[in-house]
Amino acid sequence: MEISDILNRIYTLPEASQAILQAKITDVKLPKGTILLKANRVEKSLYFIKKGIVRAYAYKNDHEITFWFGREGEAVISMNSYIENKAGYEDIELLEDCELYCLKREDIHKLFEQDIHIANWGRKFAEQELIRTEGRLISRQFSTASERYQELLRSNPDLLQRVQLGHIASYLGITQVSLSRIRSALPSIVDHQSSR
Amino acid sequence: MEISDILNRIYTLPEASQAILQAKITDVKLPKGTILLKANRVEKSLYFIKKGIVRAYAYKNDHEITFWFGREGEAVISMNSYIENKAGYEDIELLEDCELYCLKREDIHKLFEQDIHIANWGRKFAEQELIRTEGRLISRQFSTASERYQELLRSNPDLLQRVQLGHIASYLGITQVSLSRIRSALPSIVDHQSSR
DNA sequence: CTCATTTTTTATCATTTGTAAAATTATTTT
DNA sequence: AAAATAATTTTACAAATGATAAAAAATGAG
Repeated sequence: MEISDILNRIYTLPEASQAILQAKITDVKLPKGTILLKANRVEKSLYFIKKGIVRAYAYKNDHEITFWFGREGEAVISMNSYIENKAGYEDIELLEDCELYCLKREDIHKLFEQDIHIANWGRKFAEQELIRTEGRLISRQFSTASERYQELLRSNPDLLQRVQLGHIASYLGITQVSLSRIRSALPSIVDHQSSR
Repeated sequence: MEISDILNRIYTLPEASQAILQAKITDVKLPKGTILLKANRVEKSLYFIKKGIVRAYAYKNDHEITFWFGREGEAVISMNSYIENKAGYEDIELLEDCELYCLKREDIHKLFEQDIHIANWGRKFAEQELIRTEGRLISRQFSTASERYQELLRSNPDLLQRVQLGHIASYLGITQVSLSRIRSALPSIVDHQSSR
């Protein structure tokens, strides 16, 4: 997935602004298992995923809880770092070998002050993250774990082939044992028995 | 709470931009019980709360689920309407007689294209809503209902005097019976037995 | 392929949460 | 103040989820 597609999907920039923004972006390849962003650290960069899948997690009494998956086209950021320039609470781990686009927080923030189109790009970027985050919150409040599991499969059919069930269970807010029960109770029409 | 305070708390605007933005804002007083925003409707306006408290809710199998409380200084918006110009899924009800500041979506969006400071104000506005929404999601995933109840009381000590427990239980994602059990299990040091 | 390791499932029991109905308390109306 | 209504708590029972341990299955290294 090309960086121009990722940027323009958020908000279509005039050529000139697009060039200015893209000039600040560099390519990075990193292997599976890398901790891209670390908790309790002010992160200086944000990333967009060209290829690969990642997860954000934090700790609750010694065990990890995954609260976000990011994949091709999505932004990898510590909200606290990006928005408030403060230390974040999450680790972000690459679950596959990844190709990423890197952008420094400082650079993008300077551009926000200089270019109204980029400022509006930044606005739409935050707004879209907001819509998604609210959607996740609502889903969690209105749907059962089983419903959310099915919805997750529907919207990300390849997730099961790419991510361990333990991480998915944690993301859904249940134990792995509980997810296993949910899966066995589901009609086998749902594709969740596939190769793994 | 004055509109200039509310706007500047989000992002400090230069005098000129502030005047342009405030010129688009009108005052509204509406009584308790008013449904300010309605589900399945593209809302044309957003509001800021000068005085009063409101809740957002939607339906799940015939019963209401409250998923947000808004109070003095906060913005009342349908995210779907404001961001995507689409119908929202929530009703927003005034839980007290309210004084509000009203701003038309169309007006603010025109200003986003014309004034870089207002565009950055819009960016910060979305970013702050995003930080808060992510915080609520994380809280829901990492903390028990009891912990979240105590945190809610701590950060909003007057909530119990202003909002019914049934709405709070629904907001916490539990039944009113379950909240009642939580309350009775809590040390009475916590101020939740007060006048009601 | 075989062995070692990791991941997933199954089983059991304890705990929590939900549902429904009744009892209590608070608020509003007359 | 009394009655009516609304809100909250309590109780009893059912259903769902968690914790733990162990078995089964899948994956990866040599």
